[in-house]
Order: sequence, then structure tokens, then C-alpha cells
Amino acid sequence: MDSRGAQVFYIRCSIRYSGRIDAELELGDRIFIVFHDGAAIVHALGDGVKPKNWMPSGTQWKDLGDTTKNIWVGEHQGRSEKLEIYVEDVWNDMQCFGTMHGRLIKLGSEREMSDLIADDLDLIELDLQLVEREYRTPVGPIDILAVDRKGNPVALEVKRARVTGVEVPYQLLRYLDSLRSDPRWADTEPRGHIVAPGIGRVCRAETDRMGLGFIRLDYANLISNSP
Amino acid sequence: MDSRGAQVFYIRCSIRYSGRIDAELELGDRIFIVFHDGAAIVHALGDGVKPKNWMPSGTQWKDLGDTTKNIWVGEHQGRSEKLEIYVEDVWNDMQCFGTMHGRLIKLGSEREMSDLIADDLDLIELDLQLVEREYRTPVGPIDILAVDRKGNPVALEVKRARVTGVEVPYQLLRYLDSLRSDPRWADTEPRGHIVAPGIGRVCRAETDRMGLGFIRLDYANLISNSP
DNA sequence: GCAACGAGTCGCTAT
DNA sequence: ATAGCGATTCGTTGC
Repeated sequence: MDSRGAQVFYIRCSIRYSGRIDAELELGDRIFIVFHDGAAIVHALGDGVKPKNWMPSGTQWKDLGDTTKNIWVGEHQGRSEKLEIYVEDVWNDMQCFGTMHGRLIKLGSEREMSDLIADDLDLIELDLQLVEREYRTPVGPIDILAVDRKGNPVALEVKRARVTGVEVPYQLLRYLDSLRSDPRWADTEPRGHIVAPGIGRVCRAETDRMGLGFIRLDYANLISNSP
Repeated sequence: MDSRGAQVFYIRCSIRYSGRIDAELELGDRIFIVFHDGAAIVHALGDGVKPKNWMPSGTQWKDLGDTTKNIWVGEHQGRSEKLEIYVEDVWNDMQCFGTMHGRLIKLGSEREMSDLIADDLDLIELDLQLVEREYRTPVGPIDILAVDRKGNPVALEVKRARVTGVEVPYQLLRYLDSLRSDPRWADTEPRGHIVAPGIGRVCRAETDRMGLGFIRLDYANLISNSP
């Protein structure tokens, strides 16, 4: 049986991290979780969802939970990262052993939205024909590449959420430039659309200025229009 | 006194999230933490550092920890997000109340690296003079803008980690294009450098092709050279 | 191994 | 509110 575990400590501690940066977490009350694969997280009590400190899978722990020692140390040699936990008090702890590990299923990812669009390109323009998903260019993959009736390539950049960053139209423009210098598309006029449920003002302005299109599409609507 | 709290549960549950996407976490053994501000995280036992599900600060919880109810629900109205926890077993739980909340201090952020470079531009080129930090262009801020002896602007894009993405040289190129059409820099020849501890092969090729520079600088070395 | 990119990204700063 | 961007980003997929 696939048995996994974790240890949860509620402690007063200060912490030093060294590795990709150096960090010091001053003395305070924290929840500290170490998983059986060596991964660990440190949470303060109510300051959002992000941990204050953490260590990746593969970390090796020494003196963990040993109340006679006042420094617990985790080291990850491959990455040369180190977390030193200076323990002042162990308020509480909890051992977790588990045998059931159901999977996480997500609906509404960008990939899925892209699937639905590729299956029904009429949503974008009439008479488009699919060429390839994740069409490779030297500067990255085009989500959906199609051709219109005249044989001109049409690149679609699909986003699951409202787009605001200007890097999105720039990214699409790079793909089009790449197609323009691709012998396979010699003597054609590549076009491109951003496909997303919404777009920010600045991003829209850039999109227009570059001659790109924006098509408003929402995952929920795609689903309800789906056969 | 600033008292904060959290509740930690070790439970067998399945979970449904709806909001920005729809997700289902199948039945399994999980660590579930709710903080006093409503934020919550759900962790499986050892599958890396990222939570399987979470809710942001401001979430309102109903029937939390009530073992007579088998559905605990958190809702965030502002964001219309909802997390439903179908509880099969409560293996363990832990109440955490804390009064000490030391701060997190980080050394080695990009901003700090940028500070050190701005203080000693000789690290980049001789005879550079600082013009401005975070110099505003219509397409985003330039980390460090300087001028060389001839009065030509030199833009620096600082990264604290090795750069691999091609968007970095493209971003810098956009900044330079912006300077070229900026009346303040009329009749000058803007140049630019990426400053980072390392660079990927593809990224380097693009950087060279665009006529940009790359300068290898490491936070640790900056510190040790610092007075 | 590197590279490119999405993410329910989060969280911060400045307009 | 919006925008821009860093992050000890993490995690996945493809080459």
C-alpha cells in the first residue's frame, strides 16, 4: 500500500535560510510541516497563503522533532540550500500517516480552452483550417496555427484569464515575425489573434497598434456552446 | 497584544473548488490549515511544496471543525470563489494561538543587487553616470539608466538569477526602442546590457543577435567587493 | 539535462 | 481599480 506521511509542528522559532538568497525569519510562532519526501513549509499565523520559508523535495533533515536539540537543520545538497530552525518551544506536534491519495482534477485550464477552440475554429473566423497545435517556432510554440481560405497563416494565442500584460501581444508578434521568415510560409501574410475572456486597456491598445486581433472567449461559454 | 491563530486538521476528505476554475480533489488524507484571516491551504502528504487547494484571506468559513457536519464550506464573495470540503474522517486537529510574529528579512533580492550596481557602475563600464533608477518608459520601467562619456544612454536590465527566457532580451530591446523615440534622447545611440549571474544558450544567442550586451554579475560577488 | 510556458500563480509598488 | 513585474516562484512538457 502506498503509505506517505508528514509531521506538523507548532513551534516558537527563528529561522535562517541560505541558498538562492539569504533570509532570516525572526523569532515567532509558526506552523512547520515536513513531508516524507523532505519537502517542508513554514507558515506564520495568518498572513496570506504563501509560506514564509520552504525547502524542496529531497531535503535531508537532522534532529527533526528532537526536543533535546534546539536546532533542526534541513539541507539539500544538489541545490546547496539550507534551512536552520532555531527552536525555542515546541507547543504542539502532529504525526500524519496516510494511505489514500486521490488525484486533483482541474477543469478550465488554458489547454482545455485551447482544445475546445481547435475543435471549432468557426468561433474565431469562418473557413479556418487547423494546421497544428503547439506549432514550433524558434521563439516558442504557437498555441493554435490555422490557415484561412487564402492560405495565410493565422496564429492564435489563447489565454484562460483576462490579459493585461503587454508581453502577450509582443509574444504573438514574435511568433508572426518568425512565420514571416519561415520558408514554409513564404509569400503569405501571417495574422494573429489573442483569444481571452477579457483584455486590459493598455494591452488592447498595443494589440491594436500591432495589427493583431482580440477575440473575447470565455471557458464557461465554450462549454455551454459545446455539443 | 497582537494575537493570531490557526487551526490545523488532519482529515480524510474530498474537495471541490469553484471560482477561477473548477477543480475536484478526490478522496484522500490531507492536512488542512485555516488561518484567522480566512486564508486556507490544503496539502497532500508529500507531493512537493505547493498546496493542492487554497483560499485567499477574507474567506468566510462555515461549520469548520464541526464533526457533526460532513461538509465544511469556505466562500469568498468578492472573488466568488468557493471551497467545499467533504469530510469523511477527522484523524487529528490542532489549535494554534500565537503572540509573537517576527518579521522576514531577505538579502539578495533583485532590487538589492540593482542597488549595489547603481552604486558602482564601474562594474558595468568605465565612465558611466547614473541617470535614474526605474526610468519610466511607456513600455515599462528600466532598472538602471545611465549615460556613457559620449552622452549615449545605457539601459541595464538586472536579474538576480540566471536568465534563460528570450523575453528578457526582447524586453530590453523594447526599452531601447522606446528611448530611440523619446525626444529627450534625440540624436543619441541607446545601448543596453543584461546583467545576471548566468545566461542560457538560446537567450544568449538572441541577446547577441540584437546587439545587446551581457554582463555576468553575482550577488555574492557584489557583496564581497562592496566596501 | 535545458528550455519554454502556464498557474486558481501570489504579493508588492506605483499610477 | 489597473498595470507592471519579481519570486528562494513551482510544476509540466518537450527536446
